[in-house]
Amino acid sequence: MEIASKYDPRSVEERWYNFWLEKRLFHSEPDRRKAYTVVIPPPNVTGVLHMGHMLNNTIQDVLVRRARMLGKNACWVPGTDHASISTEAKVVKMLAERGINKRDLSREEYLKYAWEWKEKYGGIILKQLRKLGASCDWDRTAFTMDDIRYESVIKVFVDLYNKGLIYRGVRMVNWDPQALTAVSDEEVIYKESHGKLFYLRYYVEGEEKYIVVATTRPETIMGDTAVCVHPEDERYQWLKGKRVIVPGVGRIVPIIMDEYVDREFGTGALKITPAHDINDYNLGMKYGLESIDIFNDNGTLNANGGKYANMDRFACRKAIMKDLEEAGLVEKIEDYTNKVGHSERTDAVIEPKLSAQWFMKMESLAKKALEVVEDDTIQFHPAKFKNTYRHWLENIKDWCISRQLWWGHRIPAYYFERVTESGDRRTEVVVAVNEDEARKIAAEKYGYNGDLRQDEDVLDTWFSSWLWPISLFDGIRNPDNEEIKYYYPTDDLITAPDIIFFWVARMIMAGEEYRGEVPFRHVYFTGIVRDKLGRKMSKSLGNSPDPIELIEKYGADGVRMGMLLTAPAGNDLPFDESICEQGRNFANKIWNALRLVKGWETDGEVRQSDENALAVEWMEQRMACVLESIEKDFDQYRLSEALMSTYKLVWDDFCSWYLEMVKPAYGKPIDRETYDSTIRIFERLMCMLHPFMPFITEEIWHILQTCEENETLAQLGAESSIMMQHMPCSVFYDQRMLDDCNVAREMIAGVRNMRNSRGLSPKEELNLIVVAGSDKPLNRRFDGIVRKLANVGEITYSEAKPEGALGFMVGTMECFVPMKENIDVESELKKLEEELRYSEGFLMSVMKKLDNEKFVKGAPEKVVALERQKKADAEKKIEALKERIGELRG
RNA sequence: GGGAGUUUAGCUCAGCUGGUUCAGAGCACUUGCCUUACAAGCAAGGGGUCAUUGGUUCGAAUCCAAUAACUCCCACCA
Repeated sequence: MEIASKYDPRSVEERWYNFWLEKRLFHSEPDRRKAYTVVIPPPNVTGVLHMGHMLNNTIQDVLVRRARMLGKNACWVPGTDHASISTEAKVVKMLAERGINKRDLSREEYLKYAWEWKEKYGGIILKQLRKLGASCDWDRTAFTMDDIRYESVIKVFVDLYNKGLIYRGVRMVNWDPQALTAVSDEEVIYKESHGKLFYLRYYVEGEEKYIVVATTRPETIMGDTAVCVHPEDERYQWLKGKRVIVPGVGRIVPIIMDEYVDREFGTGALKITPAHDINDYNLGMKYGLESIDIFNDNGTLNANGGKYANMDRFACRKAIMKDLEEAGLVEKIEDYTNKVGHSERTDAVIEPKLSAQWFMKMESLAKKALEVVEDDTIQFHPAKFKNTYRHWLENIKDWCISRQLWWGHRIPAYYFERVTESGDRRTEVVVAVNEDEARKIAAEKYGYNGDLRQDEDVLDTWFSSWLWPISLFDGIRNPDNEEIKYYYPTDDLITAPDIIFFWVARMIMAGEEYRGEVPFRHVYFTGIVRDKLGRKMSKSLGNSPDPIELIEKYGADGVRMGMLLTAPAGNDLPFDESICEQGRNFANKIWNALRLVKGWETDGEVRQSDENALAVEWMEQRMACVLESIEKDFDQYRLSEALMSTYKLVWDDFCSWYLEMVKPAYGKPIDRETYDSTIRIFERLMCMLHPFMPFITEEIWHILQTCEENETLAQLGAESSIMMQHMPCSVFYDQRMLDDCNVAREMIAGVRNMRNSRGLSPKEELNLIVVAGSDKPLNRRFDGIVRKLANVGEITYSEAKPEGALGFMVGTMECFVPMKENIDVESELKKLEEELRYSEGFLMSVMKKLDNEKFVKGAPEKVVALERQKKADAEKKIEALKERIGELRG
C-alpha cells in the first residue's frame, strides 16, 4: 500500500468525520449496556466557537470516546441556549441597523425577527464543534426554547408556584438601564472604578448651620428623603430632631439616627435615597420614609428630577454639581475608588430599582444541594470548588427570575381585575400552563370569566438551563419515560468554574426537586484559557485565536492534544499557538512510524530471533504498565497526565526503543511473527490514543488492518468492547523485566555517550567489557539488544579490568570500552575524580544517617536496610573508582 | 472587609497518608548528527537552597506557625 509521505490532517479529518456521521456512530439509544451520559453546557446561540469551548468540548469528547470504547453506551447530548438577554441585545442591534426600532414592533413581530436570527446564526457553533471531532449525538440536538424544553420550563414554573416556591413581589432589584430589564444578583459584576466623593452641605432648617454629607452619587439628591447619622456620634447630637434642606432641591427632610451609619466614613453623615439604594431602602422602611423614584427605566431622570428631567444620570451628575458649586453648597470633592456594579451582559452600570418581579425561594432547595456535594454524592474536580460552592449556598438569597424582555419563556401568569366581596377593585393573578387552564382556574377560584392578560415578562435564561440534564430526556413532561430512566443521572459534567452558581448549583437543585436524584456524579471544572500574558481571552482585546484557523493549521488532533497536555483540571490554560505544534509534531511522528512499519518486507522463512521475541515481550509489558497508570489517571480525571503517559509510551518506548530493537537491517526482511506483533502493538496504541486524537488514530488503524471496510475504531466498543480486549486493564506485568531492560537502556546510553563525548562515529563498532560489581545475578537476556542499538560487537563478562579502556558505570556495574587509540588520560582522570567526589559525599550522608542511633532505632527496618544497601553500593563504587584512578595514574 | 487557593528547572506543571520513584516530566535550551520512518527528526547533555523564616521529627518539597508575593471568589460601607 502506498502511504503519503506527509500526514495531511485536513482531508483525513473530514473524511472520517463524515464516515462516522454516515454510520451514525455517535447516536445512542437505550439498550442493555451501561449508559454513559454527558450533556453539553449549551453554548449561547449568539456565540461563535472560542478557545474556552475548544478546551471544554475536547475534554468532553475524550471522556465520551473513552467510555464508548470501554463498551458503555455513550450519549453526549448537544444543544444551544437561547441566552435571552444577549440574544435580545443582538437582535435589537440587528434591527437598528435595518432602521427598525424594537418599540415600533409588536411582540409577535419582534419574535419573528428573533427566530429568524436564531435560525441563521444559532447553529454555527455546533457546526464548528464537528471540526474539532466532537462525537455528539447530533440527532438529539436540543434548544432551550424548542417545544419540549419550553413546555418543561412552563410546567416547572407552575409547579413551583403551586408549591409556594415562586412568588411575585415588589423588591429592590438590579436594573440594567440598557437592556431595560432586571437581572439577578449573580449577573452583577462589581468592578473597581475611579470616581469622586462629593461633600455636600445640607443646611439646617431655619438656621445658618449646616451638616456635610458625603456621597458618590449627587444626582440622587433629587430622591433624598432623610439624612442619617449614628445615634452615638458626638458631633451630631445637636441635630437630634431637626430637619435639613436638601441642597439644590429645597426639600426639607428629617435627620434620623441609626447604627447602620459608619462614623468613620466621610463625615459620618449619610443621605438617604430609599428609591435608589438597597440600604437606604431598608432604612426607609424602618423609619417610614417617603420613597421618591427619580429615574426612568433607561437611566434618565424622570419628572421628579425637576429641571434635570430627561437628562442621563451621568450627565445629570455633572450638571447638578456645577449648579451646587455655583450655589456654594459644595464643601469639597475628593478622589475616590469604589466598586460599581455592572451588568454582566451589557456592561451598563446597574441601577438599584424598586420594582415588581418574580422570585424563587432558594433556602430549602439549597439545603439539599449542599448536602449531596458535602457527602461526595457529587464530586468536584478539583475538590477546592467545594468551598466556593458551600459559601454561596449557605448565604443564598432568593432568585429574581423575571426579565423585562421578549426573547425567552414567557411567564405563564395571567392577570385580571375584579371587584371583591367587600367592594374593592383588585388585580388577581392565576398561574397555569396555558391560557385555557388559567381561565378555568379564574372561573373556579374567583368566578371570573372575562379576559386575561398574560404577564409581559420572560424568565431568566438560567431558569431553563437549570433543567437541562432532565429536560433533554423529556423527564419533566414525562417523568417516567424510558430515556430519562436510562440516561439519568448523567455521569460527568464539564464546565467552567464561573458558572458554578448560575448553572451547576441550580442544576443540582432541579435534579433533587424533580428527580429526587443528583443530575451528575462528577463535575470537572476547566480552567480559563488565557493568552501568553495571562490575560483572559476576549473579543475586545483581540487576543483570541480563531479555533477553526488553528484546526486548519495544526489539525484537530494537534490542537486537541496541545490543549490537553497543558490543562490539568481547574488550572488556567496559558494558551500559545506553539502548544499545538507539539500535537502536530506528534501526529507526524506516528505517521512516520507507520511508514516505517508498512515499508517492511516480511519473509515467512525467517525465524524470529530471540532478541525480537524479547522486544515484543518487553513492549507488551510496558504497555500493560502504562495502561495501569492511565486507568488511575482517568479515575482521578487527570487527563493531561494520562495523555502524557500515552505520548511517552508511543514516542519513547515504541518509536525510539521498540522499533529500533526490531527494525531489520537495510534491505533485509523481517520475520512474520515480529511483524504481526508489531502491527498488533501499533493497533493497541492507536486504541489507547484514540480518545485524545480520534482522527489520525482512526486513519492509521485502518491502514494497519487487513481491513474490514465497515469497521471503525471509534465504534469498536459498541459491539465488542474491543478496547477491553485490546486494553486489558488487569494484566499483570513483570516489573523485574522492565527493570532489566532499563539496565540495558542505561548501558546503551553509556556507550552512545562515550561515542558522543569522544567524537567517535556511531558506525564504528565497539566492544564492551562488563565487570559485574554487585552480587546480583546479571540478566544477559538483553545482550543482543544492547549490541544492536549501541553498535557493539562483543560483550564480554569478566572479573578483571581491562587495560587501555574507557569506562562508565551502570549502578555498581563497571562497563569498559577498549580503545584502539590512546586515551586522553588527563580528561579521563578528571571525570573519574569528579565521580569519586560525588560518591564520597553521597556515602558521607548515608553514614551520617546510619551512625545516628535514633535513626537506626526509630526508622522502619525496611528503610534502614535500604540505607545499608546504599552504603554497601557506594563503598563498592568508590573502591572501583579509586582502583581505576590508580591504574590510570599507573 | 471576609474566605479560598497558589508559590518546585527559562515556561507549564507532577510529586497520594513525612524515608530509593525524591528532587521529576513535557516544552524550551546546549552539543553532535541531512544515520535509507521522521530536521515537525535522531543521539547525548546542562539546568532547581522545592517563595522566606522558624518549629515538630532520627529524618521535611511533603506536617505546623509566621511572613511575603500573586490569583480567584464572596460582601450594601455611602
